[in-house]
Amino acid sequence: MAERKANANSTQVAKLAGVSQSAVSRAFTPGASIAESTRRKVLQAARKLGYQPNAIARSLSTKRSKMIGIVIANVTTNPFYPEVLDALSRQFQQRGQRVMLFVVTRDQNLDDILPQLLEYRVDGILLTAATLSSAMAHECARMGVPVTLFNRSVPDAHASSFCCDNIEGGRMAARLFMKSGHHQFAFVAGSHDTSTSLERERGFREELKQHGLEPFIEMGKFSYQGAFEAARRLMQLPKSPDAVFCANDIMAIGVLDALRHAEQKKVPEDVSVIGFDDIPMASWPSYNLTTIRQPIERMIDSAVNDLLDRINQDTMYPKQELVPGDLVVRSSAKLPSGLSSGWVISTSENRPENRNV
Amino acid sequence: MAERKANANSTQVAKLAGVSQSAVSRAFTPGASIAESTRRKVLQAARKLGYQPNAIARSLSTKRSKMIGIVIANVTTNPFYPEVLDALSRQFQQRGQRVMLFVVTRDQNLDDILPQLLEYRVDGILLTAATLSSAMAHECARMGVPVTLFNRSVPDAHASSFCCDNIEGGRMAARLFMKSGHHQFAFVAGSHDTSTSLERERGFREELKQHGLEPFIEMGKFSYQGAFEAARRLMQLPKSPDAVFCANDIMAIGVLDALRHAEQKKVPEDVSVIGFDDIPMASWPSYNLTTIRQPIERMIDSAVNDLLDRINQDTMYPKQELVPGDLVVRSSAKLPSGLSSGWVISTSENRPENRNV
DNA sequence: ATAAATAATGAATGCGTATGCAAACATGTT
DNA sequence: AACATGTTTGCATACGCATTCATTATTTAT
Repeated sequence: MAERKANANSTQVAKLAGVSQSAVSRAFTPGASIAESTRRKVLQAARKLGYQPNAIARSLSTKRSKMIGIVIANVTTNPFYPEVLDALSRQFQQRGQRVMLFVVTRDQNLDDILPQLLEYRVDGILLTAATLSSAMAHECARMGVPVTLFNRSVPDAHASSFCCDNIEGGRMAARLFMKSGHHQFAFVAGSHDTSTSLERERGFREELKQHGLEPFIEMGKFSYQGAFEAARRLMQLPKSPDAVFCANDIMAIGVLDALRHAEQKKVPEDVSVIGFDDIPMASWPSYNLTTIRQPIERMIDSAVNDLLDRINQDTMYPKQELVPGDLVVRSSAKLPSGLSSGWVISTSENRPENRNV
Repeated sequence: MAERKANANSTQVAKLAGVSQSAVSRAFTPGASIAESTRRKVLQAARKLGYQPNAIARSLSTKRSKMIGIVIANVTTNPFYPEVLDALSRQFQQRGQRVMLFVVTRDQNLDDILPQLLEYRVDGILLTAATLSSAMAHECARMGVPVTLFNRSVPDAHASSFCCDNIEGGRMAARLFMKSGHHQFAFVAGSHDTSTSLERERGFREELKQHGLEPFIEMGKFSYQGAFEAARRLMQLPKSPDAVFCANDIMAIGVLDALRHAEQKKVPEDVSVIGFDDIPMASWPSYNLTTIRQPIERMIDSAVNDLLDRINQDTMYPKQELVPGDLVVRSSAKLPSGLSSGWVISTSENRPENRNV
């Protein structure tokens, strides 16, 4: 083990500037009581010594690390999550918080991960595409560390949760399919233990049921490959579906590719496909995917605000928020009369899509 | 500002266990000199109080934070980087290091970011898809913090660098094109200030030049959209190219989509396309992209090892390593006689591709 | 000019852990 | 029984900064 070089500390700077260590600390603390003249002296001495405040020591002293723990899964399998991570990281960065990152697999147990975050005394924890055991939720609560879930509904009243309205999203898909005269419906699920997949399925089912219809269900394992195979299985059915709703876009794209390249089906003439998320690829000309858009920016803003607010005033209660998604109409699903491709249908208003690509 | 709840500390545990604070510390330090019996007493008391060692305090005391700073760009625009991030994060995690993450834009100046990492006294810094000013390189060296670049060549002898052999990659693309009888060549660049793009271009050019040939160059801005437009411009040329090499896969895919959907070209009959990276999408049936594969895992292993080694023994010098890429032959480029789709051509051996999808 | 209020300063202490050192203890040897 | 060796233990201190409190310098009001 090599020795770490000794960097200048506040005491050395103080000595050089001819002031006390307290003064050095104040010079680097915005809003502290210090004369402009001495601040300048301090900063000059600091520059000369190449001094930089030690955030570790500050954290120990203030009992705030200014770090947020982020746990994320599916980063490589679903382009939606890199987008989420990017937005989260920027937001926190901009609001003066550093990010301690853990990339996990969907099935990985967080009970090994969260203690590592708590050990570093992160100020808050944001989980996305990952679920929280209720034991761990209690543990975090006991340590006074607020937890916010993104894109997972909450298993415990100790945590906040920010989700797209998945049930309504599933309904929207079902309604669009029915309006444009489809007959056989299918849902490609992500997994059977994820709230996103379950809720989207539930909305889809419920809406169909009101018309006496019921979808086939196939498992797509939340992956391109899994959905590709699911689509092939669906097409083997005696009454193969002409309307396939997928629990997310990456699976919808797998289904599209299977239909076109392995099953010689035309989309949307033979089969219509709807996805969920509106990842960037959904708007590529090869796919032109009709999908339910999750308003990432808005959801992230809310989630970040909630977490930071709860960090700063621990009187606040956790909150559960449901953000409505928008139906983005492109050309992977047959259009009902009166609707045209390129429109975004939201609960409040309809408007033309205006995006690059 | 809310007060952070006071968690149990080692002194309280010590009191309850009837030992000294040192003993508690030792109980949690692997390899420390402590009797098994007292360790058990301590652990029991710790459990009773819900005690967890404070990593911040430990870092202050040991002068090692056990944190690695990772700076990454292009997370949302190029699927290659989520893969890199995933692999890096897992590797460090597995080797007992936490990750402090900064997501930046390609053009963002790191001179604002690195000080934030240094402030937290990270043990090492790994930059990917980002370049290091030589002032910052010196700053890190002065603080004794080793820096490793991933996928960028090194601007300064103070940092290590791990890259794919981009020049040779460019050469491989040129050779494949020439062997299969193309006549007009083009290169879709990423940017004019990135070593990856420049080096791939250089290899491609040099190999062509040996046969008296010269490629058109178009700027694809390292994005699907940019490359889409670049392809359209290329097809407007009087002698439009029949062989397009792209600085990365995501641009190659943009080019493919433009050729097929906007220019009514057949790939590879009318135009051949080669990419770089071998992202998962490259093997999707819609694209089937011939490309130069970067051996991510091997490169990451080397980079991580190098960084951790330099953290543990600061006698070590930075290292520059060039890892050869493999030509993955699929069907977006015409095949020369004797080569068939589904083969991987590497410097040492040729073998059939064996991947899921 | 003087009292009153305000701003700026430094000394001292605490944050929670690791570790060098010397003392205490256990074990084995002669 | 005396000694040498090795293992455990606790004391005291250091890590680098923030912050309280008492003190002193400065400004403002009268």
